[in-house]
Amino acid sequence: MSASVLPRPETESPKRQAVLDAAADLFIAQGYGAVSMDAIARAANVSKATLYAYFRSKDQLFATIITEACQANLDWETVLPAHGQDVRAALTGFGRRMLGFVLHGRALAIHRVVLAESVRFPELGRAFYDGGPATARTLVASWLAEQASAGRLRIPDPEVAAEQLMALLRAGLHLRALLGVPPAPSEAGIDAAVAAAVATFLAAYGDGV
Amino acid sequence: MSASVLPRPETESPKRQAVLDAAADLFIAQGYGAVSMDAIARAANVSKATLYAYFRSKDQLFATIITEACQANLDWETVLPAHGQDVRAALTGFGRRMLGFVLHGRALAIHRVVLAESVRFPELGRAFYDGGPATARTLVASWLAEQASAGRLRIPDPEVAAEQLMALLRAGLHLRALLGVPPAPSEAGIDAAVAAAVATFLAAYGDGV
DNA sequence: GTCTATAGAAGGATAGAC
DNA sequence: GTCTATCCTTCTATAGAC
Repeated sequence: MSASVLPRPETESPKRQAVLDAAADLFIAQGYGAVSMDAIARAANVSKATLYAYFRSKDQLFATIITEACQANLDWETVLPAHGQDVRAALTGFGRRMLGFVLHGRALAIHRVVLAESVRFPELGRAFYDGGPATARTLVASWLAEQASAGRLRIPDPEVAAEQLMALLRAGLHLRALLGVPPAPSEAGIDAAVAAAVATFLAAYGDGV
Repeated sequence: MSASVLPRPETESPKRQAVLDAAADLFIAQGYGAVSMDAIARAANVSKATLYAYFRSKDQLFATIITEACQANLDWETVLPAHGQDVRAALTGFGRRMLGFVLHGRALAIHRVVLAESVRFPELGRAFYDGGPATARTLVASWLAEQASAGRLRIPDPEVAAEQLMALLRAGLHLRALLGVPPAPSEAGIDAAVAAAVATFLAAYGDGV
């Protein structure tokens, strides 16, 4: 359909991939404004002309990189609570995996960059939200609904409960990590935060466990 | 004490104030990278030389502006729950006031800018956290402790409970607003979010209300 | 496709007159 | 203190050779 002048994205070009990799690392680590096309070309070991042969502009390269980074963020299925388990244990496992993901360096960096540029690139806010929090909420909500059907939880509104569960898990830890306010999150800190969040969630939604 | 070459910050200079005002609006709205010293000078109706007479560099001007914006953020005392009130009503009022603040345009913009630049300017992350979330948490925690002493709530750890209360209030609304994902927060949406948060909080920490 | 070289604009910061 | 004018660097993007 599209007779674009640019090479097809599907084409496996090593140079193109090198540009994507280098640009992703730089943009995610330093943001849009702090990274120049020179720096990207240098890091990818190509000339700027080659870079511009594959990508129309800095804006387009940035949007491409970040949009993809938002989608390839995580396989949420592996993070979700298990099914045949004690509810508290299942929630605790989910909480640990979720925090282990959202508190790690690259996820934090993507989060920062998307927030920073969501005004100038509104589609990035959308891509991040849909590929991350929204997907997670939907999956968690349906898991909670199952548990409610099985009589193990009392959940009036699974979407709201899912949002609240994830909010409780993030609580203060996530913001501090995003801002770089010490102490850096540790395994022990994560476990404590998860335990507190799960305790509160079950006190509100548990079926008298 | 300081025999600085720069004019004293305390000195009431109209030009200096004009620069501060213009720079604050621009930096907060567009971030560090998207704003040039030319643009600031133009918006403040001064020359660049004057601008540099008051501020050593773009970095210093930016840090000054954002640090101050973080401190002058809010008078939390007026947002805190009232004392002689029904607990649910007090929490609901607090929730509405808190969300009314953190969801409004300027607060969101500051939040975005600080997150974006907290890597390059770590002191900003600290200033924001201390002047905002940390202060709020401490005040809320002491209010919760009072209520617990009065037998109206059961709070094992007031700091944790305060963090959880604020997390429940923000839940999904805050992130969506930061990312610019529609729908924009409305009065009705805020009220619903507050009601859901307070219900969950009281289910977990209430004394059988 | 890929490079070197460069155009053309904009950026941060300063010199020197008043 | 304040301005105009300018320096030097860096930036995005492209032209032209191979």
